[in-house]
Amino acid sequence: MSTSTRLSGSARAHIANDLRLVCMRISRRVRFESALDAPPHHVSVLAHLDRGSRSPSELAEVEKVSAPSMTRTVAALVERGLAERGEHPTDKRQVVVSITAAGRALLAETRARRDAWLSVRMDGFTDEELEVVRRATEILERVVDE
Amino acid sequence: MSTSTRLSGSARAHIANDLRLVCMRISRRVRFESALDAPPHHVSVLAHLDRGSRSPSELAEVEKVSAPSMTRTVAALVERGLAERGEHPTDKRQVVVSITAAGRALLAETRARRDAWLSVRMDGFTDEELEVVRRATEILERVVDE
DNA sequence: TATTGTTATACTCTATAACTATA
DNA sequence: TATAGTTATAGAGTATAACAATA
Repeated sequence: MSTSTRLSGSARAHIANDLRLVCMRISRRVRFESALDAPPHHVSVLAHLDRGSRSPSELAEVEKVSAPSMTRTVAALVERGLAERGEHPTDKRQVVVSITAAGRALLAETRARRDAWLSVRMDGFTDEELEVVRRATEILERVVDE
Repeated sequence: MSTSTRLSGSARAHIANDLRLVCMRISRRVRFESALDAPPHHVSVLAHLDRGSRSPSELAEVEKVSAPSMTRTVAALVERGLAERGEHPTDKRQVVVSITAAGRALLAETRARRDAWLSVRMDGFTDEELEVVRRATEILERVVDE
């Protein structure tokens, strides 16, 4: 990687293809191995709420589901005590959804289980391999954050 | 990365966590952005059939769904002309499910769309970034192939 | 009697459309 | 009139249990 010429389009496409496949395979395996009593989309919403309170609309937008679906999901989370609903300070139409301590606990447990599978497999990595993976992760985070 | 001491367990766990998250997010985005008129599990079954004919039981086993669910999925694929049902040569209880030309075409189209999304986003990568991602992909392939 | 596959039934998640309340 | 959220209703996917046909 010391030249200034860019890799060809087909070489880049090939790397993209391999990357996509390996990401999908890892994702599938992780979901498989770590099934908990909370469905995936509940955990996903809790993860968003863990970074700060959100309105149902915002959650629906970021999760790419309809508003009624998010209403249902939020209701289920509140029912289980994993989240709570509050009033918006100025706009009475809006609802502010926040994560509870129980929600954070479930999130931690879920993450621990999901991490377990991958961590065990990454335990044999050398520091160099870990560094490559860490840097790749940073790069890919930029891609999905776009 | 020039010392000989291994990174701490928590540092490794943190990298594993970030990696898992970004893989799941990429996987999700790819599926979302490349949504075709065939649901994900249909495409997945077609991908298996593309490697050879299978019985409904075998498909249910490999897809980790119940037999009735696979009956339904196969029925939908046959209905759309993407797969066809045949007789087993010796065992009349069994059904042999095969992919059709239309099924292969849909599979090719789906794969092309999935690649397209990620390829476009990786188009702005420098060669160095691409190399990091390529090496990380190799490492991760070893992980899922275990 | 065991196995392969289907049908019956119910539950969950999702979406669109219609409705309520606030702005 | 527009926006935030809910409720009503319907569609798709899944599972367990019961059944039919074949081995």
